Amino acid sequence: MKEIFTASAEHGDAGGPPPVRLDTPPAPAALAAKIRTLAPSMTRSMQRVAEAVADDPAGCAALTVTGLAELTGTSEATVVRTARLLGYPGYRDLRLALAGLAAHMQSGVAPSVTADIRVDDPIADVVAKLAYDEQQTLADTAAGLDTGQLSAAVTAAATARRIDIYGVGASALVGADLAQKLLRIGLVAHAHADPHLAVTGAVQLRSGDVAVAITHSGSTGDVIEPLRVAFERGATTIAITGRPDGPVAQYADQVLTTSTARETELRPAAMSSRTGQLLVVDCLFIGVAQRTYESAAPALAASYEALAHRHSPRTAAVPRDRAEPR
Amino acid sequence: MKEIFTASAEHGDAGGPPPVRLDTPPAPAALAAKIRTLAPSMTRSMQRVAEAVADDPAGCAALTVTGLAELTGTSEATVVRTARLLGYPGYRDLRLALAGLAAHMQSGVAPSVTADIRVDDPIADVVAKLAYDEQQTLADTAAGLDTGQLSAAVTAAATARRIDIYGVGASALVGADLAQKLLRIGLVAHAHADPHLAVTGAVQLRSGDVAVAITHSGSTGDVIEPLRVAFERGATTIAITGRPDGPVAQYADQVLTTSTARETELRPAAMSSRTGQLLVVDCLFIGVAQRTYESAAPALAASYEALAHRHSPRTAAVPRDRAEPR
DNA sequence: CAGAGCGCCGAAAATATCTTTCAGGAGTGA
DNA sequence: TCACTCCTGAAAGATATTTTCGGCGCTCTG
Repeated sequence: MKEIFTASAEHGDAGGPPPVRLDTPPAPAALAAKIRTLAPSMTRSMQRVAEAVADDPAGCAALTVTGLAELTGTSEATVVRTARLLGYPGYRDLRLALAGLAAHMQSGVAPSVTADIRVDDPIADVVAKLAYDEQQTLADTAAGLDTGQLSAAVTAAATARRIDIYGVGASALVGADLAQKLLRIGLVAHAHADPHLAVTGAVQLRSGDVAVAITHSGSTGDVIEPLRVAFERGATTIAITGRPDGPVAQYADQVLTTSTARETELRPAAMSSRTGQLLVVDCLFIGVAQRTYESAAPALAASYEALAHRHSPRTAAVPRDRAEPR
Repeated sequence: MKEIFTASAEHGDAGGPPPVRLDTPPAPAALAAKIRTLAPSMTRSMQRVAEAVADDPAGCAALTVTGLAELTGTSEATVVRTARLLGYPGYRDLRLALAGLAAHMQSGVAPSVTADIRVDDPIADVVAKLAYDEQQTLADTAAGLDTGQLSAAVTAAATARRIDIYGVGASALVGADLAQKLLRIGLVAHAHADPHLAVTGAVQLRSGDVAVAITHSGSTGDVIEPLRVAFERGATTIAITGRPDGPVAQYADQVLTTSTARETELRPAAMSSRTGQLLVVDCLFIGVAQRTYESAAPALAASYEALAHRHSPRTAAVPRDRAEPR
């Protein structure tokens, strides 16, 4: 039955629908993240199973297929299907991973910081919880990142004639960050926040150029549209998204997945997605800088020099006046 | 089948010899030690099994009873007997424990991630190191943040008539992020990247307003200048900086310190500082959202609703065309 | 040295668990 | 309303685990 794996992954696209998706190797500890990432694309029953698993990995590891099926009010078949979706060959392997995860968590942190942020949390708790959440997001994103895709994206970007970046809302800032960095090492990069201008720019792209779309939801039309245009013009297209199965992936040669952190009322998804996106963007940048080291290193040094005079030379603490508030 | 457990333990002594020994609860991670302790009392075949398990927990966790039996040149029955001796109900449970142990050991840090990123690092290492560095930065920043100052900053911002934010370069994006979030909960916030306009705006401030300066170096003149103006006009001034003793602190009522991560050639300080700055900004935002919860919650919900239609509704994977690159 | 007793050992049966198949049914779009 | 798609669980089928049971080698004794 192992053959299913390679067969479907290799060329299972030709005939019927690919029977299973095993896009990623069995996740080690990034399971919770993977569940959150994939949950939206699951059916109701599967979501129930996934939720139970994410809720109590240790408890579920102690259950058989039948037990978990009963617990979640579903059938064995659904449990197995869920395990498959999460990237394991079957339930048995999911269960092993769960045991590993449980062991991992047990040695973990104070339970208080893992809780949601609440309206009446003291500020110290907010700091601790936010820091923990973002650390978690980083770990999950790093674990879930497909280095093959990343590598391909780096290669494309390093040799690109021109790099266009699309992102709106919070993702626009991530895009600007990437553009800023790439510019610093002498590449031709531009971040578009305006969808119209983005499309206008995309039309100019051709083979050898690179287009990057950043969207957490994976379904932001304003970002997908320019990427589609770039894709059709023959540019190498890269998507940075939390939904690798979303519409944006249709037009992406490389999909870089960011982890979706637990979202709460005070901390909407759009906010927590930023951390993961920035990590991916940083990885992309460092990768490109490595490939173009000969030119990148001096460029970085030069930009640093150029800014030095903008920093005042450690002025002593001088007396300072202030208008008294009436 | 579970009944065997209790039955034999309770009163299986009367007739024949107790069939199994279950003196201890399933071992957590002290498995290797347990094996060494029990090894002398094992038979030859069982010792071979135990040795294999102790040698390579991860590898054994991947094997079925039959597999492990073959590997050790013994039979399934012996493997099960060994599992029993080690305190587990059966092989299945030993296997789960093994998986946990493996996960535990693996998490025992890779030493390489603490090293600097090098030009010839493979991409997987880059991802690991970057993630690790950023996690470190988060932890350090959270630990070093003065909650008193933060609390004061939150209070000022929550009640401010208007909030102006100054930042240039990479910090400009952080400032924009903060402004974007505050706007979302109905506050009047504006991020200035242009130093001239920043000063122009700062002149308008007065007591009851808030000015935020973001600069990693703490000595960016373009950012200090507007903050100074705001300070002198009587506004409450906040500095987010990696150098709490730098010039910017002179004009700041509250100083929020970000951690300075190790910087390397490929990863300039300006790049790593962003992570800490964003954490501080997030804390500030959440704090403000808590204080203004009555108005913030509906505002957040409203902005979410308003954007919903911008996301295409899970379109199916449609065929897609692309111009062949010549 | 021969024989009996003891207990380890593994093959195979019995059981539990996991996986696959298949047909019914809910929801959706025309 | 109808046709269609895709989700869902029951049950059959395949694997894995556990138990049973008889063989074999060892040791101890006469």
